[in-house]
Amino acid sequence: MAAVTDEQVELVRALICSIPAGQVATYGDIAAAAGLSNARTVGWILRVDGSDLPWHRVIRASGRPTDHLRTEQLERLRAEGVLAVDGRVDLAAVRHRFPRTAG
DNA sequence: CCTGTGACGTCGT
DNA sequence: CACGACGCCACAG
Repeated sequence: MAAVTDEQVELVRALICSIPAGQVATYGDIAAAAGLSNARTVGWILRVDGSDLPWHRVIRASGRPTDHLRTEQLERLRAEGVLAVDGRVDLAAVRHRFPRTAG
């Protein structure tokens, strides 16, 4: 019995795939949009099955990518037009808002 | 069952 | 803004 059903995982995956190029979303937003309570779960899904997802569009709430992916993240984002100042992204400008699935 | 770890977030200093 | 500490959920040993 998994606390997180496959639907949640699929939903998170779908949301991440729904992030348009040039924009990014935070773990918390994805988690909230998927109905999850903790952002860690989003990171968990990515680590388990995020190889097929545009994880580079998923960043922290601070606008900074993860340390081990810092280079990759910024590199990929830069290719999409998402410039990062001092390793930080302007969430106020590139933050993507998810459509409310539950009315 | 308990402990350790992690692609996170928020509060206090 | 940077650093430290706690809370949160899920998985592995």
